[in-house]
Amino acid sequence: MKRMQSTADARAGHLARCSLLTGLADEELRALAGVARLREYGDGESLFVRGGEAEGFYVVVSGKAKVCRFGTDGREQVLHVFGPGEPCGEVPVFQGGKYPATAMAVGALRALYLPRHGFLEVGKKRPELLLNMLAVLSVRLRHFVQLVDDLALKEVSARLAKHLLDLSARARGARMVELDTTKTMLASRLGTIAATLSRTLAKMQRLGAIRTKGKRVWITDRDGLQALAAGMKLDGK
Amino acid sequence: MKRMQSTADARAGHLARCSLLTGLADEELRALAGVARLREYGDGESLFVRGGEAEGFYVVVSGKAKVCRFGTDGREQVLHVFGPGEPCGEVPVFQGGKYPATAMAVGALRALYLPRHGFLEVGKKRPELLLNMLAVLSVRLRHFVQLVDDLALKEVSARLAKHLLDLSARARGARMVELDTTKTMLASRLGTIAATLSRTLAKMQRLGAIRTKGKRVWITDRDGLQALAAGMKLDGK
DNA sequence: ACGGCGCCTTGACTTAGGTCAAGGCCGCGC
DNA sequence: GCGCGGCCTTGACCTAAGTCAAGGCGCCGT
Repeated sequence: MKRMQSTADARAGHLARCSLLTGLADEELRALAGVARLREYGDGESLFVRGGEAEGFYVVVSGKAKVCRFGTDGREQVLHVFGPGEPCGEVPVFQGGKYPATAMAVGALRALYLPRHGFLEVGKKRPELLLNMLAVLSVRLRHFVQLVDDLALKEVSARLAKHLLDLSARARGARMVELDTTKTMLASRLGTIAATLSRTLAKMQRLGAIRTKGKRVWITDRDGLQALAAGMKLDGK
Repeated sequence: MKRMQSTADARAGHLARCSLLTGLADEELRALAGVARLREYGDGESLFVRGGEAEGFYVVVSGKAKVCRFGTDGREQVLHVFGPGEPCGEVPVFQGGKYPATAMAVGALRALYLPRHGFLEVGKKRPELLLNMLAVLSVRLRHFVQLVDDLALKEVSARLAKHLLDLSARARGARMVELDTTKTMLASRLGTIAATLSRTLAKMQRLGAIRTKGKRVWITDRDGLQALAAGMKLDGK
């Protein structure tokens, strides 16, 4: 990790682009920017590790960060992937204690580090900031409810189908989507491993629901995918 | 569900016992109590259902509430069990929209319903309240990280062992613990089903780690349980 | 005391999905 | 161009855990 030179103005600019901080006056933004620190990470470097003492949280400026846990056998479960503008590692800010999971850079990453104290100071003066943060945590909770639901009650094919539809929706319904990460990592996001993911993609292709070429996936039967996402088995119920 | 007669004073009393609201002045407590409504539920009745529009959240007064999701096949995954003093269903308050899961009474239950608007009013005046809520959500998030970790990376025996140790720890390290729910429900809390839970308990007993009789479990080999919780297999690695 | 109903236990069977290992593909540096 | 390393794919195999179904055990009410 590299501590970067950066002006307070540049930092305030980054913060202004972050939905967490909408509604703040320039003055407060400047105050936060004053205590924030810009940091740079290379691929695979960790921002923080599970169990580490937390004195603040991060806001991604550019690149991507994944947050994950590891099993005793080394298997990995990705909990989140955060992009620019998203905060990360905020849990211990409000509850004290340690980071519950590990965060790592996926490719090159720049992030602002916000010390807890500075944030809470501003928060006490401006409840809007706290409400924004509550909204962020609420989204996070929804996300986890979904994840738990998927892991406990759905099979891999359903999770994958949903993920593909999701990617497509985010690309305004495009018929072709591009996997945004390596397949190995996508697998651990979906709570499985690369081999299984590969087989599932192959089966979907045999079924005629998709066509794949490298990281590209063409959705050839949207309804079929939707049925899979809803729980239909790959061999037709 | 029954709408109960209750005095504002009684409601304020219930609220005062709730850690979410510590640090509030009498005046604000009274304000919240003024808009709160006491409700009663019988076993299995739902406080809210997944997808329902949310206009507020609940605080358990007495009894227990479980929050869960259901798979297409009817299988159930319990996300939380809340007891007296704990808030429940707060996610949509800060982010709008619908309840992400369903909440049901486990046995007889009394709960206070707090309309979102009243809560936010007080929150804007008293940021402490929002900070308390942030702490609550943070605990919730930690809990989910743990749950996801367990479901994705641990086996049933590890989850069960951990749960037993947890019960024991909560009873100040007691050697004998009493399962606080039906085994069927414990199973779905642990992300499995009654049959598997039963078999796993039997195996642990054969191993000599525990002894069971009905809802009671004696921990006869704490280290063994700890090893299981840490990932050791039931047949000794 | 007895019948009935929930819940729990157990057995036999099935299956999703993980493990291991052997290639194949592709991009990159030399 | 060639070789090397990462990733992906595929096959053969194994195992944890779910399904289905048949009792057993308690507990509760009449």
